[in-house]
Amino acid sequence: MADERDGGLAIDLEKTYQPASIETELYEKWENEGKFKPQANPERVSGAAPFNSGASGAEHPSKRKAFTIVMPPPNITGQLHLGHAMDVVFQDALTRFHRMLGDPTLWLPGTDHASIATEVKILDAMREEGQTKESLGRDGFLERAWIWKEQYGGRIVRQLRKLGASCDWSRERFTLDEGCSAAVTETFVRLYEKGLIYRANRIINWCPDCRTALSDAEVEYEEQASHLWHIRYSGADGKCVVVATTRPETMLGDTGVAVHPGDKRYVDLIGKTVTLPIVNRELPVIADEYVDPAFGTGAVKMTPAHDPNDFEIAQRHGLRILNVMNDDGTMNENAGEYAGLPALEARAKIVAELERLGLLVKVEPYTHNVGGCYRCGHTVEPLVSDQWFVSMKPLAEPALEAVRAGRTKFEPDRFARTYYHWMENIRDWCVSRQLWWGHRIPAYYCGACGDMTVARTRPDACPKCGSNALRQDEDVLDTWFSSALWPFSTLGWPNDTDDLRTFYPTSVLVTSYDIIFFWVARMIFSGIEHMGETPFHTVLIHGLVRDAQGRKMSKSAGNGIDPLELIDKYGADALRFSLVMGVAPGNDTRLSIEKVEAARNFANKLWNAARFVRMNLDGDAPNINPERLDLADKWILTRYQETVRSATRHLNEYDLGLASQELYDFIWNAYCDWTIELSKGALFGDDADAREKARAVLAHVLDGALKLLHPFMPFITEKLYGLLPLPAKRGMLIEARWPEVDPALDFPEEARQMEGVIEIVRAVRALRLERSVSPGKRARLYLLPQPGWSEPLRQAAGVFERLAYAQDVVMLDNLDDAPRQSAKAVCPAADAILPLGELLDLAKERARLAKARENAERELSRGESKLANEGFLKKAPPELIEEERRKLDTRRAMLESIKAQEAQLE
RNA sequence: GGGAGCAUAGCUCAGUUGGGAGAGCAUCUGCCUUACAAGCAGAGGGUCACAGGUUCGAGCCCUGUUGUUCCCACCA
Repeated sequence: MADERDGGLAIDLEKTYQPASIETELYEKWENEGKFKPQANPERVSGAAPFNSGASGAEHPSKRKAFTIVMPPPNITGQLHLGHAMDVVFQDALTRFHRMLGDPTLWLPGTDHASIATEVKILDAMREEGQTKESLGRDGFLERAWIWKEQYGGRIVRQLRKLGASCDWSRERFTLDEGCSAAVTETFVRLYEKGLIYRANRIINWCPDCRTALSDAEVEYEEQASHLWHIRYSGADGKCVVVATTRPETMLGDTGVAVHPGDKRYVDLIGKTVTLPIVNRELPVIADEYVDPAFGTGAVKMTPAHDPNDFEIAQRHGLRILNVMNDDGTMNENAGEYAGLPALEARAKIVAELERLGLLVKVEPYTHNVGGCYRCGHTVEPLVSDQWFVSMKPLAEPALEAVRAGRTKFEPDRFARTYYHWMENIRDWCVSRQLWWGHRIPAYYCGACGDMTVARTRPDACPKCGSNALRQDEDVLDTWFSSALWPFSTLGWPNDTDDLRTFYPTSVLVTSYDIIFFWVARMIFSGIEHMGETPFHTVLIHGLVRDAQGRKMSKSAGNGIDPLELIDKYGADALRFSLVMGVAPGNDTRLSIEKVEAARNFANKLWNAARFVRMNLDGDAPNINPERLDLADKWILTRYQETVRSATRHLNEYDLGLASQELYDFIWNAYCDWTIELSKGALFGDDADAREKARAVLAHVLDGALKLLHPFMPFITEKLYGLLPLPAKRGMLIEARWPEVDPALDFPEEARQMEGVIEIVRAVRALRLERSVSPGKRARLYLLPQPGWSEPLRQAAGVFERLAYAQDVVMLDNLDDAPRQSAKAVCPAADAILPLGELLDLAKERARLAKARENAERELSRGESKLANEGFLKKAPPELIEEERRKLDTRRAMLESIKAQEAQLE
């Protein structure tokens, strides 16, 4: 690679962009020089640089609001996948954008201990080592777990660096570190003291494989084909009921039968009993509105210990709760002869027995939803157990209000509906887990008097009886309990810190829609409850990354693309760009190799454009002198202003898809295809002034383009910025200022004229190609300008010579002055005429003109009817009407030209 | 059962205050033109799912229909 310091013609850059070495080197430089740390804002906090020492805050404007993003912490067990990559691109682009705007900007990274997910993985590893939780014991297990964390915890963090994530690693946090743990304990105790956390014996979701309770959100339902078994329960006097069930084995835990109070079929059974087959237990028949008389037989067996609905009905009627299952999903001692059997085996035996007894009335095929554990997929058993719960209603209310009032906005806002629906129907949150890897619940039980104490630190003695036989609750908290505190626990809470005062509430929370319930909703109510303020003003939701066929990527399906491989092959910038360009907010996107290649090609295009500019800068970049600019210069400068405006707007509106798309178009289709090509005339010519001017324009626009593109493609833009002798350059691009619109370089009228020129150039190119004129062959170009166009076209003579293969340009006043045997194209600005007599096919020429005429006539009549429409004239905006009139004039003129040419052809 | 998204060129998708349909890839034609063949120039290709409505004007707003994807929900 060339020496950066020695700019100028002598140095050759690689012909194709080679990202690999450049990216690592630049990232280290950014990080080592502290570029990711927030720059102090002197007006906001008194005293010198309060966020970190060594930050040079003086250059930044005062009174800018801090811009903060907390990174959704990836699981320490995790490997980087494209979902992370998408997340990182959004966050990094916004972070870099705001940093360049001059906001004190903090992107705070960290990782999640991921209680259940990690414990599952550690257990797998232990199994291979021949160990179990029991053999290691709690302390031994935790020791093993921390070793695991040290081993793998850094992996994903290193991978995030490869993507170019410009987060402040000096503030990196871990949900199980000391500070976050203190926040968890503080939260738990406060909620307990307010009566918002309680312990109760309730029906919960139990994963027999992970052997822990789960919250409702952690259960994933899937439709399964099964059966509906109809079983006869006999009563006294020869009466009987038939109940229908999807889980016959749970009948061993039946403690009643319910019917609808108004159901005539069963009215005289209410209050009586029926006999539970096999077990021969008497079951009371109760009446409850819940029962739907139209479904099944209208009679429902009550199994309160193993069905949430039955549990609620049992509560209302005082039915006994009889647990017939063990923690591991086998039947327990209450199941009599079936004890010890896995549920499904017990089911088969019970069904067989019922059949033998003649009590199985019928079996119907039936599909229903079965819940599975979101981590291991094992079927979840509802069962009754002692657990800790967070009382949700009081917390949900203000959290709903905050979003309704717009203190937190979802982007796109349709996701607020998802949030409302969940929050409005929320049930209490089961937060205790029968796991070891996590935050242990700060509740202590007295071995002497049985009293329970909840405290920030372990009490020395039981506050009630003074005994020191205290035992801490064995359970840990749901991993999402600590995630919920992330926006403030990471900033130092419960301590009152500078960071907390400066960066809370944070600005934007970026995540995908599949995590709104687990995390976003819980952060919002936690932030309001503990900080008094919603934790972020915007929730930016993006979609999922799917494969080229639209399938969800997963390891098991084998269709997952490894982002690290893509980075190695195409570069981080290409991957980043391919994940955002043209993606609509909140929508899923498909990633294919072709897309990444297209982005890589774009990076290469930019690389070569910069290479060209650098070769022609001679080690300096002159400033623009507005006096000397020609039509084409004014056009590109104006297009550039437009790009600055719209890229800035789209970034402010979080629409990275549109912003990146526009930058792509501007750089490739405007700057490279027109400006660079045109600049060659001046650069290689003899006019020193023209050369100087071309350099100034090239440098000015490239400088801006690199800045605008930097949030999306940080590496290549930084590298090129370093290589180019650009005007007013100081330091690295990462700390450069975001471009602003410069009214002195805005030329809408000339830009419009240049568009007319471009149309002529395109038409001439098409005319030539149509006739297979060899590109090397130059020809005189005759132009018959429409009124008002002769001066701009005269000025653009160089453009035609350079890009339309014109030997020279001759302006005509009259079509009759044009050579007879010639090809003609009618453009809005002028008729373009090429003397290609010997190559002319008259029939083709006529056909072409006829087509053009039809087209022009159709357009003309459309415009005329529009302008004849009174409603349009009355209600349309005046500037639109004006434009319509202008277009009409143009079309009339073009039609005249076409007719004249046709006449001449005859 | 409730809610949401999507339906636009062969493919993947853009298109927000409603004002003459766009990109990338693919296809076809011609080019190694002194930054780039990961490139350049050009061409073809679309009743914007369907049916109504609002409006001077609808891909965009409203209603309904069809297809498709996803989320939520305790009907045994």
